[in-house]
Amino acid sequence: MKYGMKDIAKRANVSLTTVSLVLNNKESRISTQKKQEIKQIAKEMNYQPNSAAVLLSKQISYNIGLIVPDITNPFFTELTQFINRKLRENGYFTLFVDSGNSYLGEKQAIQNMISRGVDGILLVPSSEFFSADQDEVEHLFKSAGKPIILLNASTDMDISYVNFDNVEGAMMATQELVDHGHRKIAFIKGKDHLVNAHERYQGYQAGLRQNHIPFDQSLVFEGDYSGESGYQLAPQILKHPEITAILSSNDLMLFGLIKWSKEQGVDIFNRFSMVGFDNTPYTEIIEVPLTTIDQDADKMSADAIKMLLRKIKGKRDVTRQIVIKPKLIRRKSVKFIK
Amino acid sequence: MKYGMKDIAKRANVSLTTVSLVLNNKESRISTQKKQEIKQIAKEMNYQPNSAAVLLSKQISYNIGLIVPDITNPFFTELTQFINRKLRENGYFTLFVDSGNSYLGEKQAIQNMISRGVDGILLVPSSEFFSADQDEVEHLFKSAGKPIILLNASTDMDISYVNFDNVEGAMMATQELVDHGHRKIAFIKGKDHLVNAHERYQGYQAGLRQNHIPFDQSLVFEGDYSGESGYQLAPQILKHPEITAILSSNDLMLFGLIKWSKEQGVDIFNRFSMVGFDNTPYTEIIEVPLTTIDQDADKMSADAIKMLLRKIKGKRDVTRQIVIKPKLIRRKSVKFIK
DNA sequence: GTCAACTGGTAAAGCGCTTTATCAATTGAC
DNA sequence: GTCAATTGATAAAGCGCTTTACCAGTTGAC
Repeated sequence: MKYGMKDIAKRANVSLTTVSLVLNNKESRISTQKKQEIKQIAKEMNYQPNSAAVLLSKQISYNIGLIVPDITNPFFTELTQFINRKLRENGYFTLFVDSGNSYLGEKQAIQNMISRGVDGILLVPSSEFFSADQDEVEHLFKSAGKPIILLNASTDMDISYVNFDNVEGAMMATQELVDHGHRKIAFIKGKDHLVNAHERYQGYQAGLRQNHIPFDQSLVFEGDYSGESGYQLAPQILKHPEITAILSSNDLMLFGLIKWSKEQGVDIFNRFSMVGFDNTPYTEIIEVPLTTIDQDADKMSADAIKMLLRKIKGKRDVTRQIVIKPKLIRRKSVKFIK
Repeated sequence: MKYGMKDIAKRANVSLTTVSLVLNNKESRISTQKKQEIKQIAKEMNYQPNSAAVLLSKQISYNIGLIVPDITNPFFTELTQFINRKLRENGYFTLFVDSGNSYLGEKQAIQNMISRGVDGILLVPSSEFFSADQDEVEHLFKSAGKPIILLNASTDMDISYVNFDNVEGAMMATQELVDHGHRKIAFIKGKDHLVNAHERYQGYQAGLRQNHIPFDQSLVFEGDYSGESGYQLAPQILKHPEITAILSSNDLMLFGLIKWSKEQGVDIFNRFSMVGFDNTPYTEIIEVPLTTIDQDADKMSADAIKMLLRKIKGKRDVTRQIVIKPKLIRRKSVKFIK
């Protein structure tokens, strides 16, 4: 049986108001005697407030929405777990949704969440997000009426975000490869409209340029950040005998490539030097541990949460951007060219 | 700006009731003319119903809670993604929470969700769940007032669940190892109160017994299903020269072991035959692809969802249990003993 | 012309809680 | 003894929507 305030009030012989006041620890002149009593009864009856009703009257839910393109990507998994925990520490509850890497999914999630009364939203946008009509997106955000922050992405729109310096990251990765004598460096890119993917691509090109290595279009391959796409790309890449190193826009696509190689019996680690992106946990357990670009997801998340909570608390911050420097994690997958 | 039904009613010069009736496609005698008009206006005003209000009056939320011990475990990640998608296909929205592998987390999540008006809950219990006071658990479930189904777990309590046949799975795994000549088979177990973990342990013992191999307590090591615990256990296991094969209660702990070995430069794949549990995606990309027990998470989830939705729809099903047969996936990590 | 049946629509109560304005009883200052 | 201030508690309105009961006007059968 589910009890409400009314039941408690009846049992304690007081009014509904009194119960509400007491259970919410409101400033009031209820005698401590009654306070004790009411709290006691509430506990006994295992009272749980009906959030819908609370939300309806308070207009505050202590709920935050989190939208992620693909929970299966370990980078997002870690991020999700961290945010969940961090938010709980701050007294918030996380509504999580996997957008299925589609703008439609994101839009529905946002509308759903808003209509469920979240106080704010953390959005890790999919690649589709950036190819959506910009006016529509801005309208969606405005009409939400609650703060929405982009995570792991940048934008020209009037939206707050926290992101990594992807250009820098990709340049570092490229440099590392060049420093080991590689010149024919393949690049596995993500979809171009995903700003992060694009930036990494630019970083790769910049890295080449600063070493006076000519950019070669035939060495770049396009995936969609999924492991599956790396798997699909594998045969094409392997067809190029001149390639000695691979830089991938994320670890996951490299994993796909590795999976294909395992199946085909090709010794990919011997054939290529490789650098990934994201410093995903599994980089450490594969055959030769992967050199990768680390993006401190915890720091990014913490910053974003701080920013969001400030906005929720009504500090009328202007739109803000935070950009975090990535780190190169050297492991064993980059070798000097033979 | 956020508009409500009242605004629409005003604009359309009709009553609130009419708007509600129309927008919910209720059987009513509103002229098609007005229907059109109202829908049109609603669209223009970008109307989104306030779920809290709807929930409050309808008492149905089309929300399902999903609680998982550790989203970082790829087995749960896949499960979560699948459930999210499947539920959305059925018109439901998923409230997801990572319980942090603790009973407290689960309890809070359940209460939170109930108070948020979910229509039902899917719970993948942590190991702590089973060491909690049984009366309290039953009380928690009863007082929720909504159906809760256990996923990936069994119990004697009067609670519905869908689970795998863990004994069977562990027996198959053990048999596979024995068939390759192994007799000194280490077992990495999970916490005993986690029923699944216990069952796998029993399966291991049964597998040994049916091959007349004496059970040796010194060959069993206890972790907690996390990668980290496998990592911790590694040095102890490596100290046993007689061990030729390892059966782990899940893939993740094996990954931890592998990580440690990589760091220490020991060639673990050469030293041991290994079998995991869960058929996690990363089993395919590690140095030597892992033989493992596959548990069809999609099937389990689909069954659980079907069961839950039936209960929600008010079919007064009795408590039901579903047990799914696991499969052995042969890859390369089991070799004949030298 | 009358009355029943239908048509198109609305008023009002209720969902469970918060919050403000108000009330009755007591206290204390003079 | 009077009046203002204080104390302890409550009534009632409101949050945005659903739903039931009801109403006024029109038709049509006889």
